[in-house]
Amino acid sequence: MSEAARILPNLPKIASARPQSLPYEPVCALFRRYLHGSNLKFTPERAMILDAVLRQTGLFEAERLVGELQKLGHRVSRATAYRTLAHLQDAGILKQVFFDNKQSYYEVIAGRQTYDYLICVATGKVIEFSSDKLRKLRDEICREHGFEPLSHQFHIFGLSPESQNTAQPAPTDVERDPVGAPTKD
Amino acid sequence: MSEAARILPNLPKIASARPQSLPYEPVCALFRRYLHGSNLKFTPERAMILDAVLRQTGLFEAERLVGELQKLGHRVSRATAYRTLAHLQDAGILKQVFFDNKQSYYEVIAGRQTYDYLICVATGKVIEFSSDKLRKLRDEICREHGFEPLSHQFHIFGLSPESQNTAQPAPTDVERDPVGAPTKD
DNA sequence: CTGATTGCAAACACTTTGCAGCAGA
DNA sequence: TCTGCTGCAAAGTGTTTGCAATCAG
Repeated sequence: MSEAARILPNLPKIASARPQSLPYEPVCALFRRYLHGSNLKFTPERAMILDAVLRQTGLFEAERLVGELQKLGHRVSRATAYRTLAHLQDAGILKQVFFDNKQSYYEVIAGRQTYDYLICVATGKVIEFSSDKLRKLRDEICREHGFEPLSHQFHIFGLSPESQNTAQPAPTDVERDPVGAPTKD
Repeated sequence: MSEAARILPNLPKIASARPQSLPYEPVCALFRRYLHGSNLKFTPERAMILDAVLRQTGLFEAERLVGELQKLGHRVSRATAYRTLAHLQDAGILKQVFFDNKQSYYEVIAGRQTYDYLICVATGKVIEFSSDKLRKLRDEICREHGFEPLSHQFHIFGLSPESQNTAQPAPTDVERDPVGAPTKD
């Protein structure tokens, strides 16, 4: 039970307020340019995967991608999917996101702003948000350290509004050491 | 090569400015209180693991913990280490951190402020920092979403001062699509 | 005493990789 | 034609789990 607070429950249901999908053309052109510049080839498999990727709203996992492609009757192996996801990252189209130690999640970043996430440890629900203040703070922190930022990940784990109703922490879960608890943070 | 920008190189070398170690007594008491309250037992193995955990500075992996314990002649199985790490999280003593899809990292949070990280994608070096502004911004964002924050993770991936000298991006790495690149972020 | 704990080894799940045949450019 | 690409199945690896013996309270 208390496990829920530690490990993110399975596939997150993303609450997305972002545009449904992105125009395929420009991103595809970007990908082809990247492939060409790296002596790689633009194959039907890669095209299908990019297509499926752009159809995603919010975070998604490799598994979902493969599943959707198979459902469409397309025959793409896991290996190719993973290999292509890597290329898409190098091309600056995708960003890999780490929420848990089970699997990687991916987020499309090409041509759109990036998002950060609020993760409900009770329900596993993931809420996206985008904050300019955060980006500014990030740059400020980097400046202080002479660091050149390339990307970032900001995950807030907590309780969503819905899950807060259901009483305190949890029924069967013994009181979470109310005393001496670390500075909640 | 460009992989370096995607996957965090092995075990990070933490640049830590935090106090070397934490007094064992109070944290141990906290742990015992938690165990007692959950009908769990305080065993020698758990004591040794907690001890090793508190000896860590900055982030560490399960592997390192087991290694250090064995080096000290203590006989603790991986299974027990992982099981205890889970309990330590539930007790609010540890926080699990996700940097990559290879393994989990852990950070002691009991009685100290938490940290966030700057990760150099070129060298794998990890620099800790702590920011009140970030905590405030986090709370502000949560308030806007009716979310109750429990913990967070903020990772900034980029280039450390040292790695910036060595020319542009990388020698063999073809130009990273200068055109149409996503809003670096 | 009794239920929780431990170590071991097997199981797991996501991801990566070797290889032989296939196919962009 | 010359590389790079694909699928498959096997290998990898961090983490979890079943189980019988052991131990804390």
